Amino acid sequence: MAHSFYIKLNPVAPYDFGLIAKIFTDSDPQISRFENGRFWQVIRVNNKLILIVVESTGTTDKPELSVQLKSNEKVSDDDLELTKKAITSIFNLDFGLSKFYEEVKSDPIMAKLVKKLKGLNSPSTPTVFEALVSSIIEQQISLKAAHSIERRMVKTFGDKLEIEYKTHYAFPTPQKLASVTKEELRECGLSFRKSEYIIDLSKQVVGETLDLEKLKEYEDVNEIINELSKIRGVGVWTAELAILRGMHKLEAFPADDIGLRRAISHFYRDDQKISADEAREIASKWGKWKGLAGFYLIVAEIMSIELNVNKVKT
DNA sequence: TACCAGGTAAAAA
DNA sequence: TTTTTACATGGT
Repeated sequence: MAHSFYIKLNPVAPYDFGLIAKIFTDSDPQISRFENGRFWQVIRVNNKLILIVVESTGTTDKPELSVQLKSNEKVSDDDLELTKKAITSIFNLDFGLSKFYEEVKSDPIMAKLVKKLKGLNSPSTPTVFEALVSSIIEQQISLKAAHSIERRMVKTFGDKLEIEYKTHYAFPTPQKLASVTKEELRECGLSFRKSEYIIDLSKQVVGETLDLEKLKEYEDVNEIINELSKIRGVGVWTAELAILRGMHKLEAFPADDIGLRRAISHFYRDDQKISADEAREIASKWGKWKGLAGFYLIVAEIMSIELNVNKVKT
C-alpha cells in the first residue's frame, strides 16, 4: 500500500515549469519523464525511495508547483522537509532569473533570446555524484549514444521502486557502483576505461576519501575544477559539466564543449565554427552566469528558435 | 562503410 | 616533454 502526500512549492518568478520540463520529454518513462504536463522521477531521501510527480498550477509570473509524493515506506516530517529541499534544488526554484536577465541586457542577441525563453531555468541532478557519472558517460560520444548507455546502467544497477503497478528506477548509489565489476558495466555499453573511472570514483565516495557535496561550498569555481580533476577520468570538461549540472554554479563555462560551441556559433557567427577562445570572448558579455547563458543557447537551438537579430561581425 | 559525436589517460615518440 | 592512440554506441 503506497503512502501519498501533496505539497505546493513557489518558485521565484519568472519561472516556466513547462519549458524546463521539456528537456526531459524524451527520457525513459521508468527513469524520468515529462508527459501531459507532469514530470516524474524517483529521488532518494534519507535512504528512502520517493516518487515525485510535479505539475505547474501557476503561471510564469505567478509560478506554483503542485507535487505528489508516493512511497512504499513511511514518510516522516523530516523526510518531507528534505524532499521539498531536493525538489527545490533539482528545479532551481530559488534562483530568481531576473538578475540574470538584467546582466545580459547589454548583449542584443542574448537579450532577445531571454525574452523568448522567459522563465527557463537550469535543472540539476539530485547529487554531484550523479552529475559526475553522467558527464563521464557523455565524454566523447554523442548525447544520444550516452543517454542510451546511461539508461541501461540505471535500469541494471539503480534501485527499483514498484508503485501502483509501475516500475521506476532511481540513479544507482555510489555503494552499488563501487561493488560492480568493469565487465558488468561494459555490458551496459560503457568502455572498460569509463567503467574503471566510475568504479574508482564510487569507491572513493563510499570510502569517504572524497566528499563531492562539500565541494559545493567552495567560492571559487576554478578551485572546484582543480579538485575534481584529481579524480581519474575527470578532466576540465567533465568537471565543468558536473559543476553546472550538479552544483548550480552557473558561472562555469565549458568552452571546450563542442555542443555549446555549435550553439554559440549558430546565434553569433552564422554557424561558422569557433574556437574555445572565441567562445570565451563572446561569453565574456554574460558576466556571472555564462553557463546559464550557454544553456539558453543550447535549448534555443534544440527548439529551433530563430532571433532575426543582426549578427555581430568579427 | 566510414566517420563523427558535448574527452581522457596511457602509450609511443 | 610532446604527440598519438584506443575507446564505447548511435546517427548519417
